[in-house]
Amino acid sequence: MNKDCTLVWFRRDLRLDDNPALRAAIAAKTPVVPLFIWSPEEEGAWSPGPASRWWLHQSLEALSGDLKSRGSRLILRKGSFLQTLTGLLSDIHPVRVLCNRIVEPGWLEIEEQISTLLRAEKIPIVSFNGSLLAEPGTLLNRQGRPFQVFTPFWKTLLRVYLPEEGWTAPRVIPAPKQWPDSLPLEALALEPKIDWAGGIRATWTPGEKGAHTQLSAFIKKRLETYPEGRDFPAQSDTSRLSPYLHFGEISPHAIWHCVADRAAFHPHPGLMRGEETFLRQLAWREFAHHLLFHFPHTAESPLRPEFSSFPWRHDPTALEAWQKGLTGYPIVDAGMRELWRTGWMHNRVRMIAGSFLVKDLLLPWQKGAQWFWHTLVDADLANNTLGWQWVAGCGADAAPYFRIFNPVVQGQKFDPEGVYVRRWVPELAQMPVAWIHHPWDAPLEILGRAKVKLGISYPWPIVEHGTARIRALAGLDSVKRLIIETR
DNA sequence: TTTTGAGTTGTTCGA
DNA sequence: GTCGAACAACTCAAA
Repeated sequence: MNKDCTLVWFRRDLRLDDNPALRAAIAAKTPVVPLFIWSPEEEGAWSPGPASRWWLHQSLEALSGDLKSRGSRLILRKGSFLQTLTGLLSDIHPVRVLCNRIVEPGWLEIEEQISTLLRAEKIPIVSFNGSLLAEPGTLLNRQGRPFQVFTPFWKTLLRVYLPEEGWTAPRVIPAPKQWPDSLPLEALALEPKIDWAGGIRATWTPGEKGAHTQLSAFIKKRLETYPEGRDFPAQSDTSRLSPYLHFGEISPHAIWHCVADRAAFHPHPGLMRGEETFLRQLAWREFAHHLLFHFPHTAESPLRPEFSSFPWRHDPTALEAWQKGLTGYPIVDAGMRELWRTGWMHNRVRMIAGSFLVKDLLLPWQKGAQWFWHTLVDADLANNTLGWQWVAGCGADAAPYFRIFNPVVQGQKFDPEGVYVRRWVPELAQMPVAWIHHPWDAPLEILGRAKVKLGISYPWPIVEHGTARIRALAGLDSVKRLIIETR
């Protein structure tokens, strides 16, 4: 039975179009068995968090539906990758296993083990690059070393990257004579037992179709104003493609293609402004993955080793206030609540909230990274790591240590009318614009009219920014001294 | 080879 | 009120 089929192991590539593994399977002209294995234990500390699991559930449902409409199915299994695959091999005897690579330290190890196992069974496993514009390891500076500064990385990417022709999955995907058993999606228990996902559900449409709808709408309506608009969290000028990209529901090639096409840009003479700004963002994702590939320890520890001895504080109460959006700084709290409710936070606010945790509260960036991992639908190890190390100043191309965001100034600059704050911090909804980003300075009479009782309906600031800033600079001074001593 | 200048995302201070 | 300087150290490529 099924002696000549091709097993396509879906993981972080939950799409049919522009999927190199599926493409190769179709080209082999054999029946295709699409498979997904859920094994969170083996993914270790970085197995998907609750918000990501919710997203994954919807995405598997969508992928399953897309496969069905093409006469195929998605086989779902649960358990260790090795055992599940072994079990399946005796069942369907595929002639080859195809998948798309996940360039993350843990996954590369898993792939090694699987490869060894399959080699013993004389079944070739072939993996493809389906998630990155350029293969990690291929973009190096003149010394043959990985880039640690973004701009030279970007220039090199522009020079070497050729947009690939898109590939569309066929109407019918050849099915095996007999399908192996599959678990129902519910058996993976990806959705929360208590339904807290209402806000997320209302915000997102996971799946390949959702990704393309999102991309088209973004290109049509937002790309032109993107360079400025992307910084204002009350506006919807960002692409919101991050969760789709993380789960491979759309490929970066497809995005590049659509955006660059619009700029009539082939190969790479002048991009239009919006296009260039946006593709640079896509390249930041690329940069993050390449860095994690070259420096796999950075998901846990700082790239700049002198930061290992940074005098971080231990303060569970402050951490909890930050997580719940009760720091007393409206823009920070708005961001943290948007995150909790929708599984996503605007990028500008991620920087402000991140800076606040690390510099104002002096709590380790890893705590922030873990919380984001837990709550983001777009949680991505490479992007999360780069972002947090950037904001903490301990990574590649890091923010200078003296760049400490002032949450009031940032709020006034990027949410000038307080629309974003009012949306997510309703207890401040009636505060006049003049005080919305620093209610503690407002006269009692104003507070009273806005029905704000500081310390009761909305917290006093948990730290005073000016003092906290000086404390952070002092902490960073100790790192600086360490650099000088070890030189 | 050495030097030079620029580098995603900022703030504060003092003239 | 506005503006420039200062706030490190290091990476990378162009000159």
